[in-house]
Amino acid sequence: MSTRNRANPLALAILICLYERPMHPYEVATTLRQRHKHESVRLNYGSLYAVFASLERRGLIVPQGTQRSGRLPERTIYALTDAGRVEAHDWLTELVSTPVKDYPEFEAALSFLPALPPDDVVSLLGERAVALEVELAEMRSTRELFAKGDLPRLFWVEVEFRERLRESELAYVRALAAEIGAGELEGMQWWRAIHDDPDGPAASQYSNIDVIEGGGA
Amino acid sequence: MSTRNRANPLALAILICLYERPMHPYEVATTLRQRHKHESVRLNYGSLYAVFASLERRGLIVPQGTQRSGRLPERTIYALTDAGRVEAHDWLTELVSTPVKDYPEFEAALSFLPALPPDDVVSLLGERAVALEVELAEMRSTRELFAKGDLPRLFWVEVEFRERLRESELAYVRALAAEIGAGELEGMQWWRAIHDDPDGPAASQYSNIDVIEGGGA
DNA sequence: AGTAGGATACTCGATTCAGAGTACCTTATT
DNA sequence: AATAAGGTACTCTGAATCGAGTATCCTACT
Repeated sequence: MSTRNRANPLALAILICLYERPMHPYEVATTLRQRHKHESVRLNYGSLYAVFASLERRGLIVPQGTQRSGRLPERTIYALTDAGRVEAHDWLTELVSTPVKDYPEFEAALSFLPALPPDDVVSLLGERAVALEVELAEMRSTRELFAKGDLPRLFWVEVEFRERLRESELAYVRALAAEIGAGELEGMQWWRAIHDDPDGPAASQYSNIDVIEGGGA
Repeated sequence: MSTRNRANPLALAILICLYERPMHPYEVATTLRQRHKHESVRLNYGSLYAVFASLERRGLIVPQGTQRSGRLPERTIYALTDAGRVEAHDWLTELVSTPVKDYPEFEAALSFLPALPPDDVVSLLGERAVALEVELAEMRSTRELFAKGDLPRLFWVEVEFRERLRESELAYVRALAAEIGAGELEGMQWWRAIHDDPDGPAASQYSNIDVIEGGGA
């Protein structure tokens, strides 16, 4: 219930897996890996057993029995409770209906951009553009594999989505690199100045100006 | 150096702040908040002092002296070392030049979509589209504020970028909702079937098929 | 049949984190 | 001058996390 408990996406993945049938932790991990969920969701298998324990504490799953193969440790099989079914449904509903603020690393990079000299930035953005093109090519071939494997689109909408986002990013990177390269970006004079002469008169001009109160509705 | 140390973006934000001049931890936090960095970077001020301590241990910053106002605890002022300057430069360079895999929450949501009934999904996507429109309107007004405040574009490229991504998301959400609503998405029959009759013959048909080996180059 | 090499199935501990908590200061009020 | 309200400057704690470690199993080769 507490939103704090919804921080770990592995927990949701587990609940949804157990929706199908009771499993033991390792089987859940294997299933998720087989279905390539780790490509769309951040899953720390390191905390697998801790997350199962926390779900049990919260009454969302119950141990159903154990099973043993060879002399490996016993495997506890867990099943979803009614509360678990409700939680999985509510969580997923919220995830689909309500946008949250994500923090893509590149957004952070952009916000610190003035700390690097403009010429360096142009070539670094060029590197990124190339890498993004390679990644997009890979994604397209993955999609072809999916299509050939007769897996209906329903099961790979997330791959399409990721592709759209990366395409937008590539377009933005190209446009920005071109603008900086052409010296057309607003603020370029100051940017050049502080990197040519770090102690020059321009150094402090903007040091405090990006203080804008309010912003947004 | 170890990539593990580059996990926390607050550390980079601190290094870049100290690039300007030595400060005490609380002053760094205040500066970052004033510059709205928390909107583009995930900054946990809860671990502020821990991160300063870790940067000092790694030799990237050094305490320069202390200062005291009233009977508040002493404030330690930290300065960047040469190693710290190098680390900040290298880290930022990597961030700009090399795309990493982010995990937007909505991508996770999409990958679990078949767990909800299709009709529900259509209306949830509709909700999301509305919320995204509101958010985009807010972002545009924030940008206008920036522009009026005479803050050069150089300092808000990250806001533009975020806007482009959200626009792509909105377009995708609308298209997907329309396709599902029209019953045109590949896999719809199966999707309808398992939600109309969870134990029916369709239930297991795809339960294992999204196992595709390889994928990507 | 014995065993080397690699994959599989967990376990453990040091580190890091988020959020709640607390003490202090400043300002406003009477 | 006393006190209340609100913000500032930290501190603490339980929980989460990552990576490294260990034990077991399977396969192939001699």
